[in-house]
Amino acid sequence: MKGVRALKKQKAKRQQILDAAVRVIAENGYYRAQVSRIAKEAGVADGTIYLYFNNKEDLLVSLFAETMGSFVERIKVEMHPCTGAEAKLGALVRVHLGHLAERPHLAVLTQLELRQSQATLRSKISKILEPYLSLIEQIVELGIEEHVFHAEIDKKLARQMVFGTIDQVVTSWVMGNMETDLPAQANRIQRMLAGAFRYQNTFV
Amino acid sequence: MKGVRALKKQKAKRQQILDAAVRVIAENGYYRAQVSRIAKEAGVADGTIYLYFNNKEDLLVSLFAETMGSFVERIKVEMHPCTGAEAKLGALVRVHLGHLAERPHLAVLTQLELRQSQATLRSKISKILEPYLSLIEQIVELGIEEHVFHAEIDKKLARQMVFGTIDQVVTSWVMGNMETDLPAQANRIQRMLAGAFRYQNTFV
Amino acid sequence: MKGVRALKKQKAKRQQILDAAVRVIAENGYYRAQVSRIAKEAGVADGTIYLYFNNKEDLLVSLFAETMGSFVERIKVEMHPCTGAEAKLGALVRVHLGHLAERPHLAVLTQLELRQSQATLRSKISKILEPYLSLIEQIVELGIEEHVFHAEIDKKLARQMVFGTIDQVVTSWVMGNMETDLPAQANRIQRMLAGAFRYQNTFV
Amino acid sequence: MKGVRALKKQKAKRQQILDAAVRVIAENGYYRAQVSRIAKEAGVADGTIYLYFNNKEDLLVSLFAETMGSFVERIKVEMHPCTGAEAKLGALVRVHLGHLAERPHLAVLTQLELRQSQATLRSKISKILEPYLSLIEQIVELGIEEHVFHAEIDKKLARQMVFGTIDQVVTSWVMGNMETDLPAQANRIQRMLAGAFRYQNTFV
DNA sequence: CATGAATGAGATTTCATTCAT
DNA sequence: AATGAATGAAATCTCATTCAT
Repeated sequence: MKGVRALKKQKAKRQQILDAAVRVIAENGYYRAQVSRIAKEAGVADGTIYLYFNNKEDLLVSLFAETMGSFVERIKVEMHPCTGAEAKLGALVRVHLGHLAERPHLAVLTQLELRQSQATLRSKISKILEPYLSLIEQIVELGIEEHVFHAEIDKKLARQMVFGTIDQVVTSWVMGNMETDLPAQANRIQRMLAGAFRYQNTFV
Repeated sequence: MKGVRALKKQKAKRQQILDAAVRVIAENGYYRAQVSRIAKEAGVADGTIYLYFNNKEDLLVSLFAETMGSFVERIKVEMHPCTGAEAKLGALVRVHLGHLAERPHLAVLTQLELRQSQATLRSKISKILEPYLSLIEQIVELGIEEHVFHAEIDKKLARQMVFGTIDQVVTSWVMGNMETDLPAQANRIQRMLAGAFRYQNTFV
Repeated sequence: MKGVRALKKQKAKRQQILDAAVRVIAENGYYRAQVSRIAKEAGVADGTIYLYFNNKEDLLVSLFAETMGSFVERIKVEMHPCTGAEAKLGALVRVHLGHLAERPHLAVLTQLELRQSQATLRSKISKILEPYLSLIEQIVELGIEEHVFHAEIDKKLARQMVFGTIDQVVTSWVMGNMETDLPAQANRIQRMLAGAFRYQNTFV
Repeated sequence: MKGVRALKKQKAKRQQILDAAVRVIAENGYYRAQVSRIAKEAGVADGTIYLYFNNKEDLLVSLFAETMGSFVERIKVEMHPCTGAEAKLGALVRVHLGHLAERPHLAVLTQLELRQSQATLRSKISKILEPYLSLIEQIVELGIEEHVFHAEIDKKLARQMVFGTIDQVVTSWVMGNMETDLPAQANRIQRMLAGAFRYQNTFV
């Protein structure tokens, strides 16, 4: 029978592989990241990877699924005590930037490798991203209920603006070799986004 | 001596290859796009591609450089008659969406394949994108001069918000198989963006 | 000290593995039959197989050796009460077809997998087949002594004809997915074979 | 445009690969024959093989199809001038043995590798073998028409006996390292087979 | 200029076998 | 004696690039 320690060990090995994969894929891109390189980096044999993942694509998808899972979880936790749509939006921006600033490899992954033109991969990735995007939508809805955001805001468009802006800021940061202070931008971004959703005032 | 017709012919062949490359890469992604497939689609021999481009990477980079060139040119032309930063911003959004809506393959390319984690490619692509991004920055500067946008707006951030938002809207459209009316969104986006840059009012 | 029960158990496990191997190899062929699959089918761990057999090849060879052993034994028993070469030949054909008809997996093994071009395997398999072939030769010799078969029959050739014919009939049956009634052919085959060995009469 | 010489060259390369494949597969068996080894033996690069064949299985099947084609052709030619079923049967046996005696590698292939338990391969091989088997059947039918063979002979069984016997004789020869004179057996085999099909006389 | 057959390094994946538990 | 996770060598197949024609 499998003991508790054995189970822990197994879990650890799976995590080792995922960690190594983040690093290697971030450095080389998905296609250029060799499975054998990931194995070496993880300190396991090539074949061991296939005990935990069906194939290379499955490794990438699992990677996203698990990292996004804890990412969304963390945002939810930090958003919870904030009251009001604007404060919640601020928390989301802050955590998003902070989380990736602490994990540069993950940032490369989400900003660059998440974009896959291969149809099968793309649809799987979309599904993983969904919980995060719906989080944004909930904030917008709350803002509308609170009469802080304009009622006729297109929710889907708002979601795209929030995600697109943060995304682009992070991408710039990644491409600029991560030399600036990313979380420091959070406040300004939040204010600009909130401004966008209140834009109608300016037409009065 | 090389006649005019011969020169035209040569140019035509180069363009044929680029056009074929856009299609094939859009359908399969850069790594999965085979040079031989591009050659076939262009109606030339595999080896011919290497008479016009150094290698596959050079083909991709040239593709971006030339398509972005005419893209930026078109935006400049359409922006010129517009007066005021907001109008110019509106023109930029409109042309950006319109241009890609007419060229779905190009959209896939810029939205998905542009994102390369391979360092050498990434820096080359960044350089190509620069003229477009500086166009946005000029609009923001103009807006500030005109006292339409807040003076303390972070120009780089503003640029990232504009690009990021449009980019995300287009990506969603591409990933949703281009079924919605992309240019129809232009107005709403422009208003949201303008709102963001006037955000300070709301703090009064 | 090892008890009787323990010994039985051990024997049982070895037999379990052999039985599983017959099934798995018959379904996939020797090379495509995975050791881990055989282990699973036998209800033992992969490593356990190596406690009973040196390696995969040894497993295959042991399989043949043991199944052929009981096969030859059964033929001898059924042939014993028959008097005369023709009757004995009839018994051999009947038992051969009957035995395999009852054991389709074994039939696949002997008809298809027995044929190995790998030299080391081939010679081992030849040796295992020998007792069966010599059984045929004894019948032919008896027939000649009894003046039922022609004295100048080439014994080796006769042996090849008997074995080759039965073999081909079984192979056809296996390849045709075992849909016909195999033992029903026994009589006709026996008569044709007997006819072949009496062929000289027809030249009179 | 492809010239005659170029075409010839191409054909030659394909044949080189097939010839090398016969040798390598005969020595190692299909599964143990590495594509890279076949390539080296043929004096081409590994990838070149895939310009002429879809995959390893296709190479094996093509091999059988083309060699069996010329084999059947040769038998037909040599059988044609012979009159009477017995003479034709003699020609078939003679050519079959002669052809393989001259091509030991091919003999290994047809006798050993032809037997594949992999279902997809097996059915393809069956189809290739069909013309040869129907040749035998035609002879048996002719013999019955000529009243040389018994009318109630089972044609399918007769076919299996002819093929099985020759097959087993060749297999023995191959396994005995081809040290005996194979074609020398032709006459005796033919007489035994003819005897088998006339077996009814002996019951009068 | 143009061709496209040929190249061969390199990638993913499989699986017989081992060995610490 | 038994386990089964881990190993890593080896195999097939792909495809960017070259070069003789």
